[in-house]
Amino acid sequence: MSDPAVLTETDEQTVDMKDIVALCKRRGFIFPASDIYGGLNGFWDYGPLGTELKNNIRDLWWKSMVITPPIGPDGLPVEIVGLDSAIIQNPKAWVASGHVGGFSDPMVDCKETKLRYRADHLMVLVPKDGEGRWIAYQEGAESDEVEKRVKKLGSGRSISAFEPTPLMDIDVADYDKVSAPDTKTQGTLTEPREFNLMFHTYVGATASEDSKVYLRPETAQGIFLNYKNVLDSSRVRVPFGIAQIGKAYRNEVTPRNFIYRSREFEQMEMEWFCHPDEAEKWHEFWITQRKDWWQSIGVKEDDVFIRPHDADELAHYAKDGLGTVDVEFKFPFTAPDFGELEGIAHRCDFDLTQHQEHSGTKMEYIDPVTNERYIPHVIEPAAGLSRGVLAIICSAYTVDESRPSGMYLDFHPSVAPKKAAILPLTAKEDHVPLATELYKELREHYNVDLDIKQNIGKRYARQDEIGTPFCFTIDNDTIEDKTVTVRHRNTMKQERIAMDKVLDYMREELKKF
RNA sequence: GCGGGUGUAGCUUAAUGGUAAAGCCCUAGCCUUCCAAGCUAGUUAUGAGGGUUCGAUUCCCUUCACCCGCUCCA
Repeated sequence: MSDPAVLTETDEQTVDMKDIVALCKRRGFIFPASDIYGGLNGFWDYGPLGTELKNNIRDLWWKSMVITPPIGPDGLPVEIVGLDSAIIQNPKAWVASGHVGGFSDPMVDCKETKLRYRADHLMVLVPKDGEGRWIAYQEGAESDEVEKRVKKLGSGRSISAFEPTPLMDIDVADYDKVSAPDTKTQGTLTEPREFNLMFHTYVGATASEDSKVYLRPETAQGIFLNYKNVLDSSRVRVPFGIAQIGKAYRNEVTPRNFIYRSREFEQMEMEWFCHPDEAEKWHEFWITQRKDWWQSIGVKEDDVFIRPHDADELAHYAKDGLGTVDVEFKFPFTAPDFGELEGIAHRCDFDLTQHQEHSGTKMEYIDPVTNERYIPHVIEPAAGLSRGVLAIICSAYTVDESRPSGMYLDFHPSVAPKKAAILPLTAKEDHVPLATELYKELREHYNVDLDIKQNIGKRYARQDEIGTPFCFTIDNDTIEDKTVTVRHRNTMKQERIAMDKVLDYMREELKKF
């Protein structure tokens, strides 16, 4: 966790999520899904500008992974190939991955205390003589705490007069005898309810358990399923990576914080296959790479935090390995703490071994030089694209009371939905044809806006709100000497350049970032 | 899923058991030579469903969404 004491008050610029959500809707970044029907909890739609922003982040990730992957520790470019796997896979894949079964948690609620427990974490002391109340406690509770409860509720008997029994083994009909862990009242526990976080549907016309399939809760498994296909078809050699971007679905109990936790979201995952002895080296390598990448697209350095997972929060696949490190971002709703943006996990050989066992397909890699046979270890930088969009917007949101819009989005030009706006100073005279001419030239190279209507101040303000780095304005001087003014978003400063040099100018300016 | 809170136009705020009002925004026109200016006109709302009532945005019920706290987050 971050240390709030390190942050001074003046560092904290309080941006309210309400303002960000309102801006996103007003300017067409992000809308509630099926807005006209009142929305749907946990689902969001990306508007015209949000789609551009998301695509830009997505493309930059793909470029940094697949097109121009980084130079490895040995000075040579690393090798990563792309993949786009189906959202619905054979349900056996999710059994092997541990998502079916392990991913559904039966929960019980206490009607009196309103507390909720995992049913499989509750133990019940059942009186061996069948008399008196049954006493529930949480697995892992201190033994003297349990004894204290027995002394209080056990009618004078010692703990040996009871049989510790998992709640899951107890008939629901007997629940009225049970005192929940934080009350002495009996019968306050509800029936266990399943909270499987995977969406399911049925393949084919008839719905039956045999045809039940799941929407993927992560894109990673699609990569493991195709590990052998890729190996056999693309001449890659360990170490190498397979990258994939796509939607994933989780039926979250509580979608919260705008698009931060939604039920449909987009992931950018890369599985890096390497020799077990080299896993640590590559883990370190990718942690550094990933942090640098987020900063390269405009996430401010102070807002990013690298946090190793504590031992008790590690996922099942990471317990025996080097653990997981999160790249975290200081979201307005987590500040001064941070929230997960990307997890860089050492998954060991868990997934490939699981799929080998369940499918019967050999997942071994045979080193062509040494003939060593082994199942590669996997380092997984798994980033949230949806969360990335939110982080970029939050990071860019800059309050500036001195300008008409009251704020601007300080987007890095590489992610900005619009790289420039071309604005004729007035809608009359000869400004418009010249502006159109410039627009037609620039749109061949960049995503740019031509905006003619209303006075110039309103148009600058609008571009500030959507984070356009440059505005090129055509005025009477343009007609005479073919020059335009450049207005810079962050400084509002203006300079004058030749109209036929605008494209070169943009190229030079964008290089500076 | 539990508890609490909030739902009136794109935004901010009014009002009412009996025609829902305004400012900003937006759109069109005029005017404008650089930062939401001015003039004119215009579009847009009681989250949804049901009940009580002659009549409900207002009272009641249900539901949905959002916010906060639990819980959950492989």
